[in-house]
Amino acid sequence: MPELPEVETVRRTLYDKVVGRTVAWVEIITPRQIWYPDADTFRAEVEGARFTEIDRRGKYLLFRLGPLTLVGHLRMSGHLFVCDPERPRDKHTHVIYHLDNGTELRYEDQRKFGGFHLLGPQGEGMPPGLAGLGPEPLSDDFTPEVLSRGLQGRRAPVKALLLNQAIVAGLGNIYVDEALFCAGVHPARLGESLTPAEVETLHGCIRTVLARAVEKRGTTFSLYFDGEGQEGDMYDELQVFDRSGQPCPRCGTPIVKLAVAQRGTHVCPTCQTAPEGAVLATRRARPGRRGDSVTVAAEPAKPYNPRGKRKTKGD
DNA sequence: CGTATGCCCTGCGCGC
DNA sequence: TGCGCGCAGGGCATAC
Repeated sequence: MPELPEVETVRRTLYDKVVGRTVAWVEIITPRQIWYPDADTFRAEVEGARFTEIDRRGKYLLFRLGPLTLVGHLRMSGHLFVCDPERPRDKHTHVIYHLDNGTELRYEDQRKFGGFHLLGPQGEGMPPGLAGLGPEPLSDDFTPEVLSRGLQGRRAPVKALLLNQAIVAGLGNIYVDEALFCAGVHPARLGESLTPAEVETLHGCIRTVLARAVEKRGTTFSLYFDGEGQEGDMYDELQVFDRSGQPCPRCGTPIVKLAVAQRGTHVCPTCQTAPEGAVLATRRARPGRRGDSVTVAAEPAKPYNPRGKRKTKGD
C-alpha cells in the first residue's frame, strides 16, 4: 500500500527517467483508470506534452506538463515505473505513456483502484481529496499546533483522524499504526482526549516514522515497488504493523491486532493503554491466518458495530 | 458540519 | 483438488 514514503520514492526514482521527456503517445488500455477528463480528451492533451517536473502532495504524484498537471494516485496496488518496450506487459497494465526516447512509463494496478486526472492551468478537474489535502507532515507547515487543531473536539478515534488526509497528508494504515505505537497512544482513543503532551509526542513520531521510511525507500508489503522496480527496505523496521503475535520491541508483550475505524490495527497492549473503559471484544481468533487474534476496540459511549455488514442478517 | 457506511476491484487464504 | 466465500483497503459518494 503506497503511502507517503512509497509515493515519494516513486517520485524520486521516476524523476531522471521522465523529466525532460516528451510524451510521444498515450496508450490507454483500461479507460476507466482515466478519471478526468474523458479518455479521448486526456490522450489528446497529454500527447506531445513535455514532463517539466514531478512533485508530490500526500499520496498524489503531480507530473507537471508545462501548464498542465497530470495527477496520479496509486491507491492500494498501483505501480508506476519506466521500462523498455521489450519488457513483457503484466496483465494488469492499464496505461502506457510512450516517451520520446523509446522508453515507457507504465501504470499497472491489480485492483484498478488508482488512476489519473489531468488538471488545466487553473487546476480544473482537481479531485476533492487533493483540493482539501492537509499539510505535508515533513514540512514546516505541520506543527504540533496544526495537529492539535485537527484532533481538537473530534470524537472519532485518533486513528481515523490520522487517516483523514484533510488533517494531515500522506499517512496510511501502516504508518498510522507505527506513529501511534511510537507515541504510546492507543488508536481507539478519541481525538479530543489526547493531552497536549501526547499531541506533541505524536507529532514528532509522525515525522520521525515517515522520515525514516523515506530513508528506507518505503515498505514493501504485498506488492509495492518503486519507479525502477526496486523494493523498499522499511518492512524490517516496522515495530507493530503486520507483527501480531510477535513480541513488542519495547516491552516484549505480544502485539495484538484489533479493528479500529474498520481498519486492521496493530498495537502493543502494554505500551499503548486502551481508553478508559474501552470495549475490547475479541471478534474472532482466525486460526492459521498469520496468527492474528482480531479484537474490536471502541470507546464505551460508541460501541463498535461489526462492519455493519447486514447482508444475510439472521432472517 | 462531523461521523459512519457502502462501493469500487481482485488475489488470496480458508473451509469444505 | 477444486470451488466459493470473505477479507483487505484509499478515497469518494451518500446517509444520517
